Amino acid sequence: MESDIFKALADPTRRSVFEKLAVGGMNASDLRRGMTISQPAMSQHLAVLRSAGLVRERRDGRFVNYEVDPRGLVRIGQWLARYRAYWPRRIDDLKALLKDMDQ
Amino acid sequence: MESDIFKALADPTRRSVFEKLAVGGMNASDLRRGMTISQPAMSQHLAVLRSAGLVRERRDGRFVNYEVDPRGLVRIGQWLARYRAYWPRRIDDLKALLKDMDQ
DNA sequence: GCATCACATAAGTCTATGCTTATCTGTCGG
DNA sequence: CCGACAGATAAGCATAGACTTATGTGATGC
Repeated sequence: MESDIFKALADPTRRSVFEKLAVGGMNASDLRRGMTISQPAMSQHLAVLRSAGLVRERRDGRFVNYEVDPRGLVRIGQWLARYRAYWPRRIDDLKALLKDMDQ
Repeated sequence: MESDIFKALADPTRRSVFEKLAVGGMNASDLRRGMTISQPAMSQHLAVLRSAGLVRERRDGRFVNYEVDPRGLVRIGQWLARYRAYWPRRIDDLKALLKDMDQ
């Protein structure tokens, strides 16, 4: 099931953590900088992202470096691909849809 | 934010409702066929999918016909596109990743 | 008009989840 | 060794979310 992935991304804090990691891998303490979030909370969020396959870790001494795991993104891509029949075929249709969306 | 979309898709019941609608638009009663789910529960799920922009409704007398709203899918596509840097560039890399994923 | 149908909404319950504080594990520098 | 640090885990709490039963709303057919 894709529940774990969508659940993981349903939380805004986790999405911004993921976004930070997309810029570049970093450890949990660095991730906390600029975010009002406790250390255990960050650790728990990272565990959720990891078990959803969105993020992976590389131990480095007493640090743990986190980075985006492409497999999570690919899983979303696969899910999305199942509904490509509903994707606007022509670029003009897509543009019209996007214009319609942001207002 | 994308919270509403990911929250909507985080529920397995809602994902299978969405999947049914992807095959073809239908009303709430038809959607219930084959699913062990009460009428109010279905109504509530459809409301969540609708306010996430994943589904739209067309009234038809006392029936309400639901169908996939492409705008929700496009929103996910836009979110995913932000991380295309992590998408495997070559088809062989993608294949290797997919093979790695399903075991 | 009125019973019925399709669906929405209200209100209550129970579980999941995100947070907290406290504590544990493991690594590093001196 | 040991104190400090990076991070994980435990336990408790408060809110969110998915369900239930009951009821409301509007369209339909007789």
